[in-house]
Amino acid sequence: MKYSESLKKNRDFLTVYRKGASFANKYLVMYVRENGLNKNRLGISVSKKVGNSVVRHHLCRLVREAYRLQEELFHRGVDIVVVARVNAKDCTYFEIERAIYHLGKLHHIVEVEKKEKANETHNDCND
RNA sequence: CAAGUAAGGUAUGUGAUCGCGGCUGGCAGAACCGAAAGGGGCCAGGUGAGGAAAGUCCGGGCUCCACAGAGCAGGAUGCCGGAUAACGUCCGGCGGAGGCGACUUCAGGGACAGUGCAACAGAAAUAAACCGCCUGCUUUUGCAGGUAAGGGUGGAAAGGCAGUGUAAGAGACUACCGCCGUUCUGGUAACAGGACGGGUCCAUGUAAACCCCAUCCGGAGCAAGACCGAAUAGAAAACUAUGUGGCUGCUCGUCACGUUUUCAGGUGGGUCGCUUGAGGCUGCUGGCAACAGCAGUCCUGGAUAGAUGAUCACACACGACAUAACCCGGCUUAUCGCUUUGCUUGUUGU
RNA sequence: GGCUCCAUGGUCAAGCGGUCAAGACAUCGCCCUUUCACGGCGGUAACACGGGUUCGAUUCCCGUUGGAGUCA
Repeated sequence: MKYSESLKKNRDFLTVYRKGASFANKYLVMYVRENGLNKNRLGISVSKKVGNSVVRHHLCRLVREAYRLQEELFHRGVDIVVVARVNAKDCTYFEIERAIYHLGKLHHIVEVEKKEKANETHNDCND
């Protein structure tokens, strides 16, 4: 990932939980806090209640992949923590991707025009 | 062909694009982060989870601590022989139980070394006479004695069954079976078979109750441990301003604060431990087998918030259970299916 | 990743292998009260699951499942 690295320390997670803003939908919860750096830091948390190691690891990968492919759309300089909820354990990649985009829109950290433009260019790329 | 039984094998595949962790080679040896150690760039190649990686139930390697030797305590194991680094594992036997059979299954030492427990029911539970049967006395009926064949209770009531015998009975006596002892034969042994003797003589079960006997076990665990080392607590030495603050309003005095170096210490962090090993595969030899020996050949994850994913296409059986965290040998548990071989029983055909 | 421990009504909990598994709070009915509360009487309700040892298991043994604690 070009503009991002992962959030590692428990202290950082706690800071984001305590001082950041949160939005949630059916599958995910997203905490966001500005970090003052020139890059984003992404933390993913999946509770043991969601499933066994295979399920949890798979969800973690789906979230990371969804973020990676939409990385260009996000604003720089925020800490993001994504928490997976129990409902998310049977999700496909596209459901996760849509959920992340939706939450990013709620936080106003996603460039909406760019996304639509990207879709248009994707449609027009045959030219 | 059907039903069964035992032992194994395998664990979606192929292609394209994007992405991740090690490794090797090449190019840079710059920028950047960091006090340092160290990390870090680009390109190419190759590589990257399981049969249970799980549970952590056993055993071992490895590391540190302790240790003259021995014992106690505590724990584990428990038919016999073998395998193994070791084991509670495995293999082959023996005995009991189950199955027509192939085969399965068993914590399978000791109950006269001692102690404990055995509710309820039952006359009686480790100790014997309630009913019954028989004899005598009395003869309304009960009393005294004999008796464990029958009744009922219970998980368990003086070995079973048949006969002799008797007042009624009783291993009191006899045959067969069981049990105990001695002995012979076979077997390394558990044990099996036979012969002779004991009438079974103080009673049952429980040792996954305490216990006895035999064998084994020092403790902790890679967050072990080793090294490098900001910070911060500390020790010593040197230096400087004669500075700041307190005693005190001023002077003197005195106390605290400063900088550098060295030492000690070892936190955040980093490096090692870390993967070539009781290793896999093939063949030969020994062994019924577990396994062992020899020869050839192969190198196959090493992360540190933690790498195998996503999308598209095709195929079919439509994909279960499940993700290494120091490493091995087992056990247990979860699991969609597919498949191989041996054997048993039944039916049909030749 | 290693180690240690626990599981009994809705909740908190006692329980030598043996008769109907104590209690307390909760709630269901009745009584008391003008009514509510307090109080009194009675009821419902449980041994996490699967095997084994034993005549008999909540208890003993083994294995699962779930839940805690601890080591940086």
